Amino acid sequence: MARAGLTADRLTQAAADLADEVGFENVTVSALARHFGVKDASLYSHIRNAQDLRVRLAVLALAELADRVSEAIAGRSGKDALVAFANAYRTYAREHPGRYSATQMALDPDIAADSAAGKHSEMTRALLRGYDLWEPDQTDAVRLLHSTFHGYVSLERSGAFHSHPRGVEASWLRALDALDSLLRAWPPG
Amino acid sequence: MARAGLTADRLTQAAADLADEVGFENVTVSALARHFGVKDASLYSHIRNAQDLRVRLAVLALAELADRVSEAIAGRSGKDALVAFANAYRTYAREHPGRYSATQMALDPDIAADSAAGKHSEMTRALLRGYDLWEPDQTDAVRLLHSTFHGYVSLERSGAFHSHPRGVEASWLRALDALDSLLRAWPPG
DNA sequence: TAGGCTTACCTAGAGGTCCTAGGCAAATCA
DNA sequence: TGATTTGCCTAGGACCTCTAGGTAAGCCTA
Repeated sequence: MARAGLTADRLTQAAADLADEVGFENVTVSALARHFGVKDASLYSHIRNAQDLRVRLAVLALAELADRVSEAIAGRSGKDALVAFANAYRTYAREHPGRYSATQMALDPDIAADSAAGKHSEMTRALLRGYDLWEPDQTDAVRLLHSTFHGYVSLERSGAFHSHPRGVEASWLRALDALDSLLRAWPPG
Repeated sequence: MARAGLTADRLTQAAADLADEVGFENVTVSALARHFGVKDASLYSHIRNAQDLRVRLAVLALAELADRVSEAIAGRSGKDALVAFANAYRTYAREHPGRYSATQMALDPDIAADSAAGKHSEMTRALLRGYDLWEPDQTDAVRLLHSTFHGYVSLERSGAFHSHPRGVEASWLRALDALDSLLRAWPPG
């Protein structure tokens, strides 16, 4: 019998694609095994368990997202960078709903440290260099921006904005305007 | 054999408590049946299926959260109301993590309309009466506030803020300052 | 190129969750 | 008190997770 040539990385990649197709919560070991035409038990040579698979998926997605954002803000600053960052973030979430869900998993602190999670706040911090903010305001602003981006795409996806006719796209652009003006006039402590 | 006296409402209440204990994703029909000392199959006289149970839980949590917020902002306006709203929201999410997770489910539009989901944006809109905002800025601001609140508690819970020593509480208060000043100086379209 | 070693994938099977069909008995009502 | 409703039951199928132990494919070395 020919071998399927499984590796942890190939499984993680396939799981990511599967997540985007059927939703993160529907990524199962069985479904993944079916995709490769092997038995469920065969996967357990490559991954520890189902949770391990999901964590690998989360780490993959965090790295991909960090790359996208990093590319988007390269060579930009100020509002230009803010908009590029935010759009890259939102676009990734829309194009890869399953992968994006994965990024919201609570990871073990040491796994999170190894992953690209840290790179995200670094990049947000880099973004803020175009504004006149210093610690601890900078950290507060990083948290506020991150929260708003995540909250927006999360609520947009859950349908929370569909109850009102105002276009979600237009609201998003105005939100970015608002954040830009907030960063330029950050209230004194 | 004495009956357990199950009803859809009692099941939903118990499911909500269970969610807060073990996490929303671990609320299963089996676990709920165990809690009442009955067989799994018995629950299907009261709920259609597992998904139906989760939707009921979401509707319950949305209503509870709306009540909390509504009580918090009663008789307040401006920044006072903003802070009360935000703290009620965050406190509910921290005290009832499982219930809060439930509120983030994507609901059918008609179920969402029946539920307290609409009350949330109404309340946010009421909040904004203390500021000088008119349509469509008002809707944009409602979405921004909602996003930020949700994003903040969501990220706080996933541990995304733990990598930095700056206190999460202090950042939160500063975020509210920032939002207040943003609403008072909303950039013109 | 034949032997041995590593390892990819297998079968078998236990335990859990979801859900349906059909049955009995408790509660309620006439 | 007899009839109806309904709450909870048993039985069982489908799917998912994961372990133990086995077979054979592919690689390394002599």
